[in-house]
Amino acid sequence: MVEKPAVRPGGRSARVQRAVHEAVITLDKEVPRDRLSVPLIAERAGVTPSTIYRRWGNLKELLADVAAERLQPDTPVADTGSLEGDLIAWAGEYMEEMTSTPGQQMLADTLGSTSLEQRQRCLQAQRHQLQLILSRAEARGETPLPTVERLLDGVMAPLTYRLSYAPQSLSKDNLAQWIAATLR
Amino acid sequence: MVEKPAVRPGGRSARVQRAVHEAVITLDKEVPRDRLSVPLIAERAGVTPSTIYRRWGNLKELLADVAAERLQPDTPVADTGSLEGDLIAWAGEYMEEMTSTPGQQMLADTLGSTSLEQRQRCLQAQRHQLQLILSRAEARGETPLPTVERLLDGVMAPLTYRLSYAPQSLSKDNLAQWIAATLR
DNA sequence: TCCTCTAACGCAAAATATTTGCTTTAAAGC
DNA sequence: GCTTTAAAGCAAATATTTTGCGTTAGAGGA
Repeated sequence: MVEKPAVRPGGRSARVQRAVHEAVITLDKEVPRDRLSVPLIAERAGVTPSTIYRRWGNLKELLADVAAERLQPDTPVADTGSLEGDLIAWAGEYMEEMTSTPGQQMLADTLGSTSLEQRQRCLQAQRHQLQLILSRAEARGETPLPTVERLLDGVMAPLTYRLSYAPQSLSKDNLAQWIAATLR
Repeated sequence: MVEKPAVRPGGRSARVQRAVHEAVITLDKEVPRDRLSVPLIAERAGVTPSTIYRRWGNLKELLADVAAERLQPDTPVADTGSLEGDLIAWAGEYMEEMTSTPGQQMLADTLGSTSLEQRQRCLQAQRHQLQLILSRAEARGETPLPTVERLLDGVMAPLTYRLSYAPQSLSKDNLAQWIAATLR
């Protein structure tokens, strides 16, 4: 049912995938969430509904796929000159994005899907970004350095937890405290 | 669309709510998730589909409501004689339950819903349980005691984060470490 | 207790969405 | 080029969701 989206990456298959993803993203800005339907997306993408059902299974999985895609980092992490600064900048931007209405929706889309696959993509991306930040810190000679897992547990976990359960309670101060405590 | 489920708690309304909740829970054990539909649930509950749509809006919200209900603690927290022991026992049981297939599903149901309300119910329940554990520790004279928020960030957050993103990587050791580090 | 009022339910028709069998198309590999 | 085949299109069959309207059972007052 749900398989690798791009088996034939070269041609039509890839075009359809792009068209559908783009249709989801633009429609999501135009219509309220509970009006977003497969036939609507299909029409905008210039594709038949059955194509979407055959490829993604159902709306939920499609939305999870699109959300996971959008959560892949597209901009490089800013280099502020220190590990703590880089973390605050990067995680702060993530927090900013995810407290917005579309961000909250993306989070719900990925966390609500049945397949673990999309969530693992997101985790992998976060690991990768943190690894990058740590490598730069190492190159600067900063020490001692925490592990990636420690940063995930100490910073990304509380951030994500609150993004889901109490987004209104989040603040930059909060974030800075988690980071400081984790680096200590 | 989505309003307080029990406006008239006394009679028919409450019966319908119970019947529908029970239908969801039993059907969820009998049929694969992608076969669970509103008409199916309605039939099992002895209710008309439109009743469910009018009351819960759609399947997603219904599932979130049921999941949040099931996540309310029904058994009192075990008293092991120490704060650390109590935390390991309670969070360990939670971890156990949530790594199972139905547990993962419940988590996805609550985190995937649009309305923050159900998730706040869950957070409130967790806060309450932790508060209970802390009160007992205080009565024992244990000191220093962490705050509830500290336990949420230090223990429940990493636990929940991994339950969503990498459930297979979880272990009791992991949990014990988070608890020990948080109490330190 | 009885009466009135109304939120919530049932029913069934209409509108939408999903599934499926079969045909057609367009990349991949030779 | 030619062949092969995954993926897309099309359209009919199902299934689900929405909606208007009549009915019912609790709530609250006389």
